[in-house]
Amino acid sequence: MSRWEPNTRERLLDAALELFGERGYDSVTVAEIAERAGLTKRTFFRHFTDKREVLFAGQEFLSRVFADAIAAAPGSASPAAAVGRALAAAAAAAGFGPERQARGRRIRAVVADHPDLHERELLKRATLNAAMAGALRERGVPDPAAGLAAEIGGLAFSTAFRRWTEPGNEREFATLAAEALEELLAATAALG
Amino acid sequence: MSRWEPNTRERLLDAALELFGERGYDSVTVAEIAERAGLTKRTFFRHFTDKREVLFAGQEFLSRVFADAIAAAPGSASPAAAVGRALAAAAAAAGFGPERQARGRRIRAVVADHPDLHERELLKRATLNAAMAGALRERGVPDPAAGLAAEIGGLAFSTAFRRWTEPGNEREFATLAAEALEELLAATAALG
DNA sequence: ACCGTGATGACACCTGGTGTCATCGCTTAG
DNA sequence: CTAAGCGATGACACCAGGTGTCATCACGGT
Repeated sequence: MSRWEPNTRERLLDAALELFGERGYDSVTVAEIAERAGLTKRTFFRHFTDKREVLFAGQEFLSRVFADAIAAAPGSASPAAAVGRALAAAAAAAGFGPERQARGRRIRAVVADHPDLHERELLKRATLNAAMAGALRERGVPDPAAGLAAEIGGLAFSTAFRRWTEPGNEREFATLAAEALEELLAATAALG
Repeated sequence: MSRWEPNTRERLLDAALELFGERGYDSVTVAEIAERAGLTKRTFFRHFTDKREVLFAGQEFLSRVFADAIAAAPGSASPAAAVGRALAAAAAAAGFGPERQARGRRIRAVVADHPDLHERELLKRATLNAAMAGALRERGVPDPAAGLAAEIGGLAFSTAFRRWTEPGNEREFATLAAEALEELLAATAALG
């Protein structure tokens, strides 16, 4: 496949996580990350458009999973049910294994106290929401409801992800996601 | 008050809007913006932490208005009602006059086709949502509901703002905000 | 007339990010 | 077996966003 060391992006991510953990996000230079991965600053930017992006790569994949699952839901399913399907599909598809969990924790720790990264995280969530909303409209859900259902789905996903990466958590991501969605739907009744 | 030309921030914003309109966001240098306002690049960054921030200044004020209005709502008011109060208060306080409307249009036009600015807009909305959610929790709204109500309020606000700045709109912001919130609350019923 | 203060200017500096060309190793055609 | 082609990388120069630091300058108060 390639004559250089394989898994370039992953190596860059690991190098970045190490350095961020040691010295904090903005004390670390892109050149240093690349160097630790045995590469060059220029090459880093060939794989990630941004310094931030190294921590958020692969989210486009999730968007596709969500959208596909919503599109594949039976026509009779309510918006909430379709969103539930999407969450389940995401839990199944995007390997939420233990090693992903460890990485998730480290990423969250870095993102937590850094406004720039928090901002990027919001963008990723918005992208995901937009994908869900689009898929919902595609199946005939009218407009305020489609956006709202997508927003609730995004909220459920990030809540579940937060709980899943919380220290001491033992539960499965799929369970947490279903539970979070359930809670949110129940809360809609208490708004009026 | 000051011995230099007054309204520094506003002058910088106007200069920025002119230049962005002429040549697009990233073809314009901060130094150029400052120069057109009769200032220096260094001074620009004393007033705005960011190049983006010049287009989003004053949002912290809105957050305070929202939070205060929610806190001041009668104890008997439901979360949705409290959010409605906040929207009304915002419409009343943050002068949504015609000149703000013109500026809003120009800002939206620049933000529209710029990912960076869209990202910043998301951060501002998230900040506003967080302020609302905090104020709601303060008055005893439990946690999934507080976040959800805040999210709906934010959605209503941005929807109303979008419609308000749409070309040809004649309606008041307060009306649009109340209407958007109403639509969203009605949509919650159609999710299940 | 003097001094303190706050906003600004001047200037050097770092780093994120990009354009461009050379390099180098593998693959494939001849 | 050799040469051409290609894909990922390195090397290097360059720009612009953003910051630290010190000088300046006008005003208010003493």
